[in-house]
Amino acid sequence: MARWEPRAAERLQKAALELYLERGFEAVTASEIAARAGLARRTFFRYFADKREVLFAGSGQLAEALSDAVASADPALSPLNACLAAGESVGARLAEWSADAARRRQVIEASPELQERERSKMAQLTTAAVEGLARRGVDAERAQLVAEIAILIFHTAFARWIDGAGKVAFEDCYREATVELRAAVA
Amino acid sequence: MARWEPRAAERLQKAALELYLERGFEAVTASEIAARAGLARRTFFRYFADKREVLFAGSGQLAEALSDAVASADPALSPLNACLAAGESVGARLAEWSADAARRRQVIEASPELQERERSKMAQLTTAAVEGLARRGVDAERAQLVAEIAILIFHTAFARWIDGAGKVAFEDCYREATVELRAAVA
DNA sequence: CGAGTGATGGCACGGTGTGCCATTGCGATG
DNA sequence: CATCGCAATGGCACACCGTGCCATCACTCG
Repeated sequence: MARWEPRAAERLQKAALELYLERGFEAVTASEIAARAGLARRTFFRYFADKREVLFAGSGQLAEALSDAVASADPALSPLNACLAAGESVGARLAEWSADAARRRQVIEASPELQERERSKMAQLTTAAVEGLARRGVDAERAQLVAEIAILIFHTAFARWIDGAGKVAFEDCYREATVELRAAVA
Repeated sequence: MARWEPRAAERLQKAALELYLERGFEAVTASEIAARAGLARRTFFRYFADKREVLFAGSGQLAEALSDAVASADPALSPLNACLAAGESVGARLAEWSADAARRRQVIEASPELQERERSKMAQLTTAAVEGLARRGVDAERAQLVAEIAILIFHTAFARWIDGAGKVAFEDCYREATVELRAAVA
């Protein structure tokens, strides 16, 4: 099966996360990441469009999952509640999988450039939610607003869950954030 | 008063906006912007940290104004309402001033990189609102959530106002977005 | 007139991201 | 087995970015 050492992309991600942790994002070179992964600089840019993307692999699949979850949520739910339900289930799955979440977050928090990219990924999730809402027949303007609110909750909950260092369940963070939203708006 | 041609930064902004409109952000070089402004490339990077920043000058002052407006809003208002009131007044002042808003928005919408930067500027506004809320004694976690909601409204209203092409008042867009928020959450 | 000062220009450097082509290793086909 | 095809990889060159450093310019002040 494997012609060369397998899982090149995975190795690059691992190497990048390590180096970013050791020296900070800006002080790390694409060549260095590639070298640690046993690959050439040119190969790095085949797998990832730039130095930031290497930390956000798989976010496209997350967006797709969210879109589907929104579209297929209980038809009786309001647009916002459909998004919130979808966000909770998708986020819960994500929370199981990622043991690197805290280290990733640590790296991102130390770099404005990476924060910028993370916001783009959140925007991508918003777009996915909008798309899911469209499949429910929600009109575009309203969908945009609703999706933004839902992703705000999602992001808030995720951040708090990571800060909780495994002592709190993601779903609890999520519901707490939802309650706070409703209280703040009321 | 003026040693060289005055208002170098202003000239650079004008040249950049023109070129970005003509050829798109990515196809324009810092050297070209500087040349059109009658300056050297090196000078461009003295005024603006990178090619994106040239479109976002003055956003720092906006953030400061917002922070102050939040802090000095009617003490009887809830945190969210204080932010919303502050956002409306600051946004209204901004709406008067900027005739380039539509062209700027057109350029930004055509470039993912610029959208990324715009999100950073919105985040900066959020931080400013959080700071204003802190001066009101709102605790940090709640302030973050409330500020994000307020900036979401602000951004939505601004986008719709620009799309309205001068036919609608900013305040109307703002209030409409606020009503939709409350309806969506309820 | 000369010293001081702040804006500007020029230069060089390391890094980024990309197009292009050569090389490598493996499976499939005869 | 020979050889073709193919996809991953590597190497090279290039334009551009952003920055440190220093020289130059134009104006002010003593």
